[in-house]
Amino acid sequence: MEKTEKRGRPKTLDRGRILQTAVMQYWDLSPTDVSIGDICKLTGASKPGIYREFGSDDGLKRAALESYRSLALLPLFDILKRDQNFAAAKAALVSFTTQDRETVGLPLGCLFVAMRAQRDSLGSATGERVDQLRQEVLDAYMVWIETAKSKGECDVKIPTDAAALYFDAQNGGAMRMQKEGVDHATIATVLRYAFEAIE
Amino acid sequence: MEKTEKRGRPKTLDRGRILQTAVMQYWDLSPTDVSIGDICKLTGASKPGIYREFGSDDGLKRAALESYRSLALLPLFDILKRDQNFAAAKAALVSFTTQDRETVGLPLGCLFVAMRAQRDSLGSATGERVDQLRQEVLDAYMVWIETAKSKGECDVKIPTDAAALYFDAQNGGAMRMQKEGVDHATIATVLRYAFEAIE
DNA sequence: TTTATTTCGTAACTATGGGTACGATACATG
DNA sequence: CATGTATCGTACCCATAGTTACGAAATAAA
Repeated sequence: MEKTEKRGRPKTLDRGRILQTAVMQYWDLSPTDVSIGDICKLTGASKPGIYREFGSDDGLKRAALESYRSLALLPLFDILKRDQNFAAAKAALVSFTTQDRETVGLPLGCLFVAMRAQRDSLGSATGERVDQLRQEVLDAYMVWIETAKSKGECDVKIPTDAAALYFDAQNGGAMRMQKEGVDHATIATVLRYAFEAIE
Repeated sequence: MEKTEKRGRPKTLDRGRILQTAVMQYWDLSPTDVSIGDICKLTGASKPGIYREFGSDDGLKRAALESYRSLALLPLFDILKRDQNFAAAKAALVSFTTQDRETVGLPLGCLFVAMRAQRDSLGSATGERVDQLRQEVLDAYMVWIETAKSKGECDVKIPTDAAALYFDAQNGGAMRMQKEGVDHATIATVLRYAFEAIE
């Protein structure tokens, strides 16, 4: 493309690499158990380099969360928005949630779930983004449920907001079980029973 | 009772007060966000005093978890062991989980759930106790479910271990919603739908 | 009253982690 | 080749938190 030959010393810091490393570490170990220093050791970057790029620890976590959203949340939204019946969507949710992580090279559990659990220990930027994403997730579930209701595929008696919280809770529970070492098949069984409750 | 007139300087450190304060703080704020120094400020105890009594941060957390077990887990076991039909037990679980905390003066959420979420950030003694309690909880659910199955009140098709994980996950989800500010009524609704799935 | 014993609490020590001051470095431009 | 400019990274600062050394204090026994 364009080289944008700027003045000054050329940048060597690899933002993408740092972000990717941060996401994986936060995801695998927990966001509060990974320090800037850890990221430096893993990427070879210097602390001031990271601070120049992300501003603060909070800034890095917030950027990592944003990455995670594209990586793991958007696919969830896609399933909910897809034009398919309620049962098919629920089945897709189950297989998405219980997909094998090792072969894909992704950590167990869910970074977003972890961040929600530690919301108060996070910086303000990250914390507020967590709140936004939580609302975004609930909204996605609600739209999906409303659609299903209108098509007569979902019981209209259950309040939509309660149903959204319900599905979100099931997903969170599955992510936690995964992290605690429960096998995929059992998690899938649990999820199927949970999802059968709403129809 | 007996004075047990010992030699040496009489003990002034109030173990019970420290434990109670620790439980409440861990419960309300998260176990990893409360330092020994915080407990000292709140109780007036000195740091060496606490170390003499509990050995370490890990020791204090472990003792606090033990207190929490008596306070919040035993009542749960009582419900499960009570001689009542499956539906009645489920209703009791719902009202126990969604009981008003403010009037009782107890924090929202569940310390045990919080400790499980941070299991890897805890000391070895506390971490191992968390694992034991998790198994104890699952065992309690399993005995309860097996009993219900034998009385024909619960579908025998669902594997007992999956059902136990299911109920545990619902309870955990409810505790998390409570901590995130969802109102009691909505949580109760969610729980009722969840529990109806198993019968 | 002296000694043995037990607990008390101030004042440290150490490690970790977020954050930055600042001189060195590398490139474009004049 | 000198100058401006943007980035680099070593070495530091500072706050927090777990932990402990050690002398003072308080009581029972000798």
